[in-house]
Amino acid sequence: MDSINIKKLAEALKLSTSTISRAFRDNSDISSATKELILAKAKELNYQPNHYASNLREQKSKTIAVIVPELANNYFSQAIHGIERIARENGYHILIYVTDDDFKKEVTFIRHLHNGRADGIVMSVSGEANDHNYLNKFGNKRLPLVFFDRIYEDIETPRVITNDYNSSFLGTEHLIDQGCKRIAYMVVNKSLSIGKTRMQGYIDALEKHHIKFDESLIVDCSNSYEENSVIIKQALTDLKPDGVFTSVERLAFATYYACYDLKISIPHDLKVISFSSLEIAPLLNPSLSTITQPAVEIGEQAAKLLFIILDGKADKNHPHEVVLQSKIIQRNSTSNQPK
Amino acid sequence: MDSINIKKLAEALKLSTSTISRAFRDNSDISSATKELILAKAKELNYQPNHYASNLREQKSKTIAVIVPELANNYFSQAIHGIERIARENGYHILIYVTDDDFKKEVTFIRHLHNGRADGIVMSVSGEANDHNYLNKFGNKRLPLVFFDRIYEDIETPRVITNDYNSSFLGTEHLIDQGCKRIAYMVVNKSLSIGKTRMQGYIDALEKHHIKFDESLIVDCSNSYEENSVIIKQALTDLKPDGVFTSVERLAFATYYACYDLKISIPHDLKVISFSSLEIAPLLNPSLSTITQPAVEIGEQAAKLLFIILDGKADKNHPHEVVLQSKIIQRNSTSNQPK
DNA sequence: TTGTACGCGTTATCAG
DNA sequence: CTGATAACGCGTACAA
Repeated sequence: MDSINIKKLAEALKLSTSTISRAFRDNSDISSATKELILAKAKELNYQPNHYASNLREQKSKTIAVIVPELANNYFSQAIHGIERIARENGYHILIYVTDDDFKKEVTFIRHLHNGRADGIVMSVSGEANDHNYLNKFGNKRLPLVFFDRIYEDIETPRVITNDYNSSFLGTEHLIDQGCKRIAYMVVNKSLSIGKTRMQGYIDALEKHHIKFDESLIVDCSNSYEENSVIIKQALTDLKPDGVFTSVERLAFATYYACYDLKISIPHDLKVISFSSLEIAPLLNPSLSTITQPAVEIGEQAAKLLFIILDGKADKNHPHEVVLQSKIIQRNSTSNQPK
Repeated sequence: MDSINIKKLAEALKLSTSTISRAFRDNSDISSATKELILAKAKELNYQPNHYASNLREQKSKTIAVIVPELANNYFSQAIHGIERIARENGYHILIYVTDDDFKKEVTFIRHLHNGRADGIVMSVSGEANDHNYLNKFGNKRLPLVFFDRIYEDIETPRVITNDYNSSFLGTEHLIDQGCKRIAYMVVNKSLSIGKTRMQGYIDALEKHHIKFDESLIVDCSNSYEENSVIIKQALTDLKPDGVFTSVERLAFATYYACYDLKISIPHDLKVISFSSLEIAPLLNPSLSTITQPAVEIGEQAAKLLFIILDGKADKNHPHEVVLQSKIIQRNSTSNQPK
């Protein structure tokens, strides 16, 4: 038998297991001499307190779960990075779950996580169109949960969002300022809370500038690359917009591809602006005007909010909302200067 | 007391805990009637076997750890996605650790993981220049480990890599075919195994075409965006290359930015090709020629390799190497047609 | 088919 | 300051 545990270490040192245990915990009384002795021997024998035993004992896992709709999106990668950093600073580890925008997976993940595997959850949701009530079924056993970016408005839990309404209002206004009259709005799922908020900013900006809102200019896209390609080409051909506002970066890319194919010139024939955290937006052809969310910071804030709950400094049902500011960055895709 | 456990569920059903336990395991004998009864009640009371208790008992965590140098890189995001998918199919969860290319963090993560928290590790390494022997210090207690992409050649463990030598040979040859005579090679860390392999392909391609290898054309970059900007501008100005081969996409972006600033026209004055898994490479200005690795598949293969070990179908020290093929995709950044 | 009892590796409590 | 002991929640021999 080659595995090491507290008992064997105790035997090796002629000490009790309690003493060993104490050497690894900061709070307990122990002479610094024996402590060093123990830690030295532990290192030699490659001993570490077993995580599962400790956590069974302490009823906590020092782990937080992160659930995101997708990974192939700069925004979520950056957000996860932020979460990871804060988690590590707090001695926590992170489990990653990708729903691929599948609500059923989300429910499965969340349910599963309630077996003690994680102490809390940071999530960007995938199923606004569905019944979120599953989150309330856990009663007061529900794990601490923090939403970021994509949230369920009807679930009371802390959240980190950006000023989406205002951003899309300003983004739309920017297109109008650049001379656009027919602005299409591309969205993946109208019913997503984030889709709705962003859309409202678009609608209100149109109204302010006395442009009649035309529902047909709302283009509802899917999650499939191929489908979107078809949908967008169709929309550009049929609707003949002179401006496009896309609610996620993926749709801006699809619009670019469509324009290449259809020989539509950006920004001459069509101006494009998008929500996007893409760091290389300036390198696109043409460079893409963006509304950029502070993705890393959003992740950090979400993690911090979760730790406030985990540290018992706030009730987990107490709604707490952090609103961060996005930046609108004008680039060539919305320029009205001849190039 | 509101928490549910096996004992309370047993009481509620007037059954023993072992019977409950059996209902949740496929192998044990139990009448399907009682099993259904138990599962129904469990659902009602929101009971799930505690993960930590189970795993303490069974001495395994059903968790694999994924260690990557960075997250803000399409390649790693995609690879993680692949790993996640395979893990989920096998009923495993994944823990994510980001080293930020810091070798010390890598060592800390690996050490820590040997406390039972994970059953295996999938890693792309961060410290080729350092002493990797720490991986051998665990003796036969070392966790099953699979490298992907960035590996330590001196550590015997399964690995998934791409045909880097050949790819960079072909990439370099492509630049030569397009008329380049002075090809700079940009690398983040010369000593990284992956950097060395890729560099050798570059060198051999030059030789084949009777171009003298000039060491000063090897540009050693850093991980800092600002530093790279300076280094690359300097290199472009001093060395006046007519072609650039970058070993990671980040450096291609930096080169693009530098060229914008220096008014160097790509591809007219300078042709650029890069290793990159960026899906929107065609959208860049100009579209970027790439050597694209099958990132998702690499992740999947790495995970599969790990599961082969975890399932006991292979000895963990048995070296097993999977080599996947990258694709070289020519776009405008290496075009020699007048645009 | 079901129940009893022990142990997985820790840590908190209490006694010394 | 250190040691003995019980308990965390579960799964499996073994017994019934």
